[in-house]
Amino acid sequence: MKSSELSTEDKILLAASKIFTAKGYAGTRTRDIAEEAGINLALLNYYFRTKEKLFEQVMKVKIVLLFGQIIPIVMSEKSSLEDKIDQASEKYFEIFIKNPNLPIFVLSEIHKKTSDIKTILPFDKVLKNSVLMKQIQEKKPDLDPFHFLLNFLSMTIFPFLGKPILLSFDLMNEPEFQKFVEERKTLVPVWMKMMLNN
Amino acid sequence: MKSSELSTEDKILLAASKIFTAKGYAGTRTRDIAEEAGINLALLNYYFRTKEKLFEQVMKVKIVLLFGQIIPIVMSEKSSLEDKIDQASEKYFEIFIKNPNLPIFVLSEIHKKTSDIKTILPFDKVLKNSVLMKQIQEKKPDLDPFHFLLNFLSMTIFPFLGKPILLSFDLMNEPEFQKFVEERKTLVPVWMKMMLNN
DNA sequence: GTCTATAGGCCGATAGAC
DNA sequence: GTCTATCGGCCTATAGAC
Repeated sequence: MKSSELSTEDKILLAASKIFTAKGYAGTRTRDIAEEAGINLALLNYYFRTKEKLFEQVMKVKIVLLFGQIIPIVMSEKSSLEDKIDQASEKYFEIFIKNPNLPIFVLSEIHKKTSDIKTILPFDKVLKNSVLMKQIQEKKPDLDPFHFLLNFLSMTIFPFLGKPILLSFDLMNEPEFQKFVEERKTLVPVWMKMMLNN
Repeated sequence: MKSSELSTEDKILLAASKIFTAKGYAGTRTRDIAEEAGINLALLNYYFRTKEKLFEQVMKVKIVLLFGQIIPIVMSEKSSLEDKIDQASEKYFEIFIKNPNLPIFVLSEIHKKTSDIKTILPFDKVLKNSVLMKQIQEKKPDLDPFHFLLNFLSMTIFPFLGKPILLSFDLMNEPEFQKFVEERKTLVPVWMKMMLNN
């Protein structure tokens, strides 16, 4: 897929995604996005009007990538709780191995700009009455399902958030990190099921 | 402790800490720091020369706050592994309840600026041959100690990283979050010991 | 649609008075 | 040490030619 096959608009979006993700909103210059996209600064404004509007488009895609993909898993009537854990783990590690900067980008930008993600994705309604929540409560009534879910997200996402620290402190190098994450893909479900059965 | 009791230098540092933590390096204006400190922009430069140098001072304090406090716990020859878990959990939740933005600030700024934290705190040397690492390996030889440590840090830190998301999605409100975190202070050690004994 | 050139404002840093 | 005033540069956004 060469860049010449993409529309100008998509080239800009792709470049914006890359640079916003690396440097954050405030740290990004529209000039850099234009250069990365191989076009002129004026053209960027021709397509997206302002830096802010371009950012919102990128953010929307990232939110959906981060939270949208597991909605079908969470809502499925057919799969068991154990299957959901396996599937969600598989899915998330796949996403984060491809997009290692996705979590830190979304978390830090939401922290700074309080963009209204609820209008992008009504995740609260999906989750609160989901099949998944019922299954957790049934399996282990004495455990707040939110603790369970947070534990899952923690153990899955956190290694990617902490990656720069692990590398800076020389606790791992890049290939070791890859291996480490690959191991967790199967270990996290084991730990989660342990919490359910004890 | 009124602000008039602080030296001008400390007033600036305090203001800088607050605003850098909220908006990140790139999103912060030195004018805002000066205003927050109740002094003039010129005076800020008189004390710290540049924005960059001021930031480094703040960052150094944050790194030590985030990683320095648990070094004595990790290295103690006297305490058992179980005690270390309890103490570290207690300590970290105390730090994060007081400084909820600390983790996201440090993680996102290190991601963007690759500041050399190893020179600030030689954490790798401390950790790699620590009593804690030996105790984990002894207790559960088939488990990579790094997985264990990451799990602990994940479950402790992640709720604070995800707080803006939880609130944005209306999954919790502020008092519910406080209660949630308070619960985890005792639950995380329970889960960690579960992983050790299964 | 795409470019060059530039307006217009913001921000970090400094000069210089007190 | 602390202030006011201002410089010089950078960055977003736009005007206008092609």
